[in-house]
Amino acid sequence: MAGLRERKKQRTRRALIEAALRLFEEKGYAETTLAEIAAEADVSTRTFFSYFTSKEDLVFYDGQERLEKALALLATRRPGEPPSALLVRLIDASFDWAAQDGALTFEETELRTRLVMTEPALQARALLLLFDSQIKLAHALHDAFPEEIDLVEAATAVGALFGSVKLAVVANLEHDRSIEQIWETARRAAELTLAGLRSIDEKAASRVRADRPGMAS
Amino acid sequence: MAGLRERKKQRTRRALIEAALRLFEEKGYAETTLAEIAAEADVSTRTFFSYFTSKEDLVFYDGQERLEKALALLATRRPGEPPSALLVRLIDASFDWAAQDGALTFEETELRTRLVMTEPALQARALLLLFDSQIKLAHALHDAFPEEIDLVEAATAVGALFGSVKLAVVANLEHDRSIEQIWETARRAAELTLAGLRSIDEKAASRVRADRPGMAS
DNA sequence: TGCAAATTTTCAATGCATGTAAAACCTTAG
DNA sequence: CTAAGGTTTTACATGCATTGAAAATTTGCA
Repeated sequence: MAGLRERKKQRTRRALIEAALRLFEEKGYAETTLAEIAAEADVSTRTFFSYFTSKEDLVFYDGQERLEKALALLATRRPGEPPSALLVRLIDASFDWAAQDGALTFEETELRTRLVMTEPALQARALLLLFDSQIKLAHALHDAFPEEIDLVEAATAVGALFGSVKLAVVANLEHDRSIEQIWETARRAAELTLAGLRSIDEKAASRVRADRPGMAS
Repeated sequence: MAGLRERKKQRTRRALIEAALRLFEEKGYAETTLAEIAAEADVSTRTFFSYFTSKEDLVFYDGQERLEKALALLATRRPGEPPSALLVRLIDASFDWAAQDGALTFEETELRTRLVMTEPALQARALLLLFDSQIKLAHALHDAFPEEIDLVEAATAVGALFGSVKLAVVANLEHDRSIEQIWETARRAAELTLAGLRSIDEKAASRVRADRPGMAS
């Protein structure tokens, strides 16, 4: 079914991605020019643009695929499953997908993460991608519970959950070295968001009481 | 105190902003070139870059100022005020600031909002700015409750709150025409996030019961 | 007035992105 | 096996944002 033409295209695509990542690793993202990437992959500079719409686009080449997986998951509501449980499954699955990417090696995945965290242009693009995805996910969540959750509630939930996990993970990134630690931080953020931010008030109050037990006496 | 040099600089800065917004309105953001903006403001193209680091940067010229206001607000914890209340004040204040911007007219503010919503490059930049701000706000929140809230909890709270409000507002943007309506949507998202996403489960369940009252009989 | 510092302008270069048309390359019907 | 038909790649050319460096101007102040 896949003719030579198609296979060759896939090979070129892969070559571009690998060449780019290799060069980004060596000289940094901004310092690597498209011409160099194209040369490394043995194609003309112009050809780059028939595979990716931009330098940034190459880095997030699998964004669409990821989103589709997530949307598909939201369509698998189990009988009687409450909205929050479905969302928790989505968060869990998202981490799984991030950890074991089909096409990239572990090293490549790490490199990409590092690049996205450090290069403002990539950070911005990642946030935009995530934002657009969240809107679509909100619609999907609404569709999964058409009569129970309106679109604004769905958007609120998706935004709160992804927003909290995102910030928590980034805020703790220097401390969490292993994937497992990061995952744990994410899980706690999700749990806290599900429970409600006001639960922080209680927690905070009890901590103060514990610190100053005899304050009023 | 402000010498001629300083005053002139402020005037040029203002001229650039106004020229840019005028042209963006007329021909669109992407279609307006820096050369045109500079010409309209009567400076050389190169000079543009001694006022703004990029075309995008001009649009968000007041981002830093906004962030500082927000950080300052987080430092004004009232006696006995719980974290969630402080955060609500922050959200409220953010909307106030957005509504009545000191330097821009109402029309200009609207134009800018429209531009940011429609131009992907600006959307991405806005999200990046917001992201960076959130991290700083999380630190500030932690500093406001040093013993009660650790950094990760603070980040979780900030991320959840801003994330939910952001998504809710955007998801409902087509329905909410007036500032008041948007503000109301934001408020509900914040309240829901404070209460906890699991509260959606209850709400959803009760809605189903209401729809099918005699289901099990 | 006249010098030193700050600013702007000019000029040149780089790199991303995009359009166009010709050349090189598959696929497949015959 | 071969040529028509479609697709991909290439070479060239352009527009524009951004940056560097040096020349020209303007401002602050003695």
